[in-house]
Amino acid sequence: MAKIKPGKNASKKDVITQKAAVLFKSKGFSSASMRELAEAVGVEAPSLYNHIGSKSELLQAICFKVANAFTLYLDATENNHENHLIRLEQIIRFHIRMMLNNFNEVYVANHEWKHLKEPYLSNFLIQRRGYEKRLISLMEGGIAAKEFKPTNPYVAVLTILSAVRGLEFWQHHKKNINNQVLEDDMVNHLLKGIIN
Amino acid sequence: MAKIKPGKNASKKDVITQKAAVLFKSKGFSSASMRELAEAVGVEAPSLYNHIGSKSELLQAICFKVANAFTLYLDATENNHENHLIRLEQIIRFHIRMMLNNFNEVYVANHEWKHLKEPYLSNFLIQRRGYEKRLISLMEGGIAAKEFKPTNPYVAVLTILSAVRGLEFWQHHKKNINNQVLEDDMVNHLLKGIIN
DNA sequence: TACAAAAACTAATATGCATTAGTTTTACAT
DNA sequence: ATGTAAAACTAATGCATATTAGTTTTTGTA
Repeated sequence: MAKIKPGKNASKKDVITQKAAVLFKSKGFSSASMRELAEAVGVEAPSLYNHIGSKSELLQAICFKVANAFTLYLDATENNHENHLIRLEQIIRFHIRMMLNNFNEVYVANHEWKHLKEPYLSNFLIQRRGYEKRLISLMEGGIAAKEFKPTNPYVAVLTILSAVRGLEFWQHHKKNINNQVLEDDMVNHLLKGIIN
Repeated sequence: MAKIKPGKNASKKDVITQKAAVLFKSKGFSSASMRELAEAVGVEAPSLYNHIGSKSELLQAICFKVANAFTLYLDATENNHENHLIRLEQIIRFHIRMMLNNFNEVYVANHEWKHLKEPYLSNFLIQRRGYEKRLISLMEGGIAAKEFKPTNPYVAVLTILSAVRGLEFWQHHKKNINNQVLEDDMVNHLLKGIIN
């Protein structure tokens, strides 16, 4: 009956993709049905196909939007020629803000990429692996410059990326903790530890 | 034709559950089919039902085995009356070892609990929440005793638990990094930071 | 060797899924 | 007002799924 109303800045496809991110996050990609998505959008399932190509395509759009955002930010920090510590801190803060501000999409990219189809799956993993490698290089540079303690750079990057990812699971506490406090405390913990 | 051969210490049900953990981890609970599980076990799908009740029951067994292991260890540390720092370090090390030694099951418990059915879903979440609260109390105690820096205890526990969970994603690098180095470096990072 | 129990098998059921085809309604520009 | 394109709808297709029922085979024991 009624058409989907595209918001001022969002096409109908964008609306569907955003609702898909919410649904994929709460049920998982495989368990989420196009019927449910259609209901969230306010339309019958087959009508979705007037705007999108397939369920898989929605997952692709979400995953690569997130991956590209991280890659672009890393590009930017590599061009600003600050020291390793400052660059690392900027990256950690960007990760935290992405988690807080683009929760559903980042969650889906982190959890559901496994269900991407080829060649998207391979491309996603290659992009991700490249990103990790660049972070490891940054860490190695910081260790060589004696800005960071001598430690296994793989483990350090893993620890940092994983800690930040964990914001996924505490979203429900958002109201109780100020975002700036959360960001600052986590950055301090990851850089300086917690022992007094 | 051939029966499933139970190993010395594993019943047939245990074999199925262990194969299920591998399958659920690699494909996700919803995408994993009983046909695939049967193939991994070496049997036709309906034959599985001679040993198990349902697909859901397999997920329940995996999730609660993991949850109970963590709860039991926390009980033990609370009875040994060490100071907060030592207890926290013990817990971190236990988490890391669980990740390294029970990879598939911990992964499934962390990622697929969402697909538990009631009342198991609620019970799992209650148990998990209780575990987190006890860790937060430990952190608060350490801060009060000035063993730890003043910081938001929620954020600190989140950071630690998440960092440790991240071992999930770097399993493929296991061969390149000695497990003891990994454990020690991660513990040091989470307690003392990386800044020189 | 024969019997009983365990565990495999085949066949069938019922359900849910993404997607396509074909048609009707809606909305906008003339 | 009217014509056109966009986007909704209904109906149908085909496939995969978990699970049950009923039967046969295997295994271990007496």
